[in-house]
Amino acid sequence: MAGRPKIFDQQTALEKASKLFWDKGYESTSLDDLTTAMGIQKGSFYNTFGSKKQLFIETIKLYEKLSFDEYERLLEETENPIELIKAFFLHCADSPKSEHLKGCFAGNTLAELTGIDEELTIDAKKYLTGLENIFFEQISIAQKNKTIKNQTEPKILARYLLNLWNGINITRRIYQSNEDLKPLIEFQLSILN
Amino acid sequence: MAGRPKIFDQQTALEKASKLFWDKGYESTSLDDLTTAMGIQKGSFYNTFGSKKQLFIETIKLYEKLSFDEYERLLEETENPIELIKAFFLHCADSPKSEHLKGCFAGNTLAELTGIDEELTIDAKKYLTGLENIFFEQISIAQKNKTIKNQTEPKILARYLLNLWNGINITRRIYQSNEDLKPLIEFQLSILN
DNA sequence: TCAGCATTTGACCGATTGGTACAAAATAGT
DNA sequence: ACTATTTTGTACCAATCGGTCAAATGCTGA
Repeated sequence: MAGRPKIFDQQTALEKASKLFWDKGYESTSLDDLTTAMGIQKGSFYNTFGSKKQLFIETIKLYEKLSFDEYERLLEETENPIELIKAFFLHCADSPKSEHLKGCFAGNTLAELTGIDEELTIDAKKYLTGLENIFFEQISIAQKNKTIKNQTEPKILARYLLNLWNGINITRRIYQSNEDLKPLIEFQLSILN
Repeated sequence: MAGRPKIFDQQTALEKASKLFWDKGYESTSLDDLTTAMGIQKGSFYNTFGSKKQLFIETIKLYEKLSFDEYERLLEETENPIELIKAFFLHCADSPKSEHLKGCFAGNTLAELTGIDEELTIDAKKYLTGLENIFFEQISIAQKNKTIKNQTEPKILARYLLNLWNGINITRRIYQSNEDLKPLIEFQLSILN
């Protein structure tokens, strides 16, 4: 029963890996990159995480969990969810350059790995449809609340916001200044009014 | 004083390479993949194209040229450019699955290589800002023509369409059916009316 | 105290990566 | 026919890729 204890924190190592994959994508991140960033050796790596592929899947799931936990926390705090959604997008315009370059982990994964490795894109799709679902629910409520006037089907509006998210994470790689991004996002959000 | 003649057509080989890079991205496409698809040997490859990186840049430039030539041809044919832009986007909804999986070569490149190799993203950015410029010019004309009512600054509308393009090429990897894509695109385009 | 066991370490693996070297081959001009 | 010039095919390269393995290590329960 119970042998040598783990010398590293599994969760912390996973977070390090997640950040690296988010920054560099799947193919451009080598095992050397990973083990260095995670501060562990190859043996521990494979003993704990199985393979590069498995680890990648775990990192996307972590990204999903962290993001959605945060959304839920914020949704509970605010009494006007539509304002929260607007703030979520407008926040992009104020982000530092490093955030623009990273984009969305899930979107990046779809762009890089669709048609290359379907397994690795499954959770990326789950993340984005999950995000769409959050939009859908909040829009549905807000339409009944009359906190928004636009009575377009919430399904369409939610998908519109998903598409805004997917787009802005490419567009922000071209245009990184607040002056460029803010008017675009404000215009896109004005449709919700 | 010309020596041995080239046994392959350089342009055709470049087109083959372009398709492969578009399908698989930069990192996932190996030299073996390339030379096989192009039907040439390594010697010819390096003699003609210099390096994988140089070839990639050439393929993006080719993608840009082919696309823009096509746009210009269509723009000359039609007398209602706004309808052309709408058709351009609505065409996405009808595309076969393979098109959905490929997305936009330039967008893919930004998603994969921003922060990894800036050199390789330069022409991808040029393509997308070029596309935005086409939108800008046609919208400006259409506003004066009154073929569109919306009098929002053409700069904003053009960027909105660029963002639609960037977004739809991620979104279509999640939703591939016409029933999913068409209502979204129609809704997004209704803003131009 | 020590058997039992999971973890760590780092050497090692074959395969593949992008790229080079060079001799053979094929042309054009003299 | 010969030379200069270019392309072609292939053997070869070091480096890196993701992954394996066995011995050393450090803990727990008996």
